[in-house]
Amino acid sequence: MKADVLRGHLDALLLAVLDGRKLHGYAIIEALQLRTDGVLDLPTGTVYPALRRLERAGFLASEWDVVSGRKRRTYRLTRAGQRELAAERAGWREFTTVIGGVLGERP
Amino acid sequence: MKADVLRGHLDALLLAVLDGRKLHGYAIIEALQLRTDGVLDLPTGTVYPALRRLERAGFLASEWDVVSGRKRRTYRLTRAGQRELAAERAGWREFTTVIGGVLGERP
DNA sequence: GGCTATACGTAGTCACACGACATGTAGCAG
DNA sequence: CTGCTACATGTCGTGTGACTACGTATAGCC
Repeated sequence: MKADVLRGHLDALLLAVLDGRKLHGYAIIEALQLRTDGVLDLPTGTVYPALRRLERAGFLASEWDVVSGRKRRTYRLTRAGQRELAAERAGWREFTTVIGGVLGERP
Repeated sequence: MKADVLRGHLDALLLAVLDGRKLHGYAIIEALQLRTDGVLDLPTGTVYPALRRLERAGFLASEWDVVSGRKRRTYRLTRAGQRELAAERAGWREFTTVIGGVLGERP
């Protein structure tokens, strides 16, 4: 996939993958790979800063787990995050409608 | 529409709006407004540099017209531009499938 | 002891859309 | 004949944000 086409859509992806479940950063990357048949392979340098940003914004909450000696920071959606996800989904629909409309039609 | 979500999709829009017709910069902006019911209102500082970039890349060709005393630079797709447009359309389909798949499903 | 997978994180870079600005003509209202 | 608006093209600087390349550390296997 072309570089930085998902500029502006990363937040939506992260919120969506956390919808209804708690995951830590590494698992989020794996979950996105699974859901997209390996097409989306986000680097840690993309995901971790984004998660912290979303937490600062109040859309995510995190807590430390220690599982089999490994510490991992588990994220979950806050209520504001749920609302934000709904807004992101709506924004995505509008975005695809608009761009798809231009790309699909012939003059 | 949220800021710079169309990062990486601008080229596709410009090529698509020029598919099958010749237009000058200002008319391109108006055509995109029309097609999107005013949602897409690209500033000149976005469109003009992009057109020149696409021309440098060989996807567009331009020539000067003078219509009722006004000079305007008219752009048209080259053959390479046609191929690039097809590739952009394919890329768009993949992109929407991947992102839409993540956003649409529930775990 | 070395290797791989798991796991988190930071710092710097770079592409690119955008805002602000500069320039000039046509045509109309007053 | 003076503003003002619409038309039309362009440049420059800025900011954002995903990415590359690092650095760190543990578990488990060979």
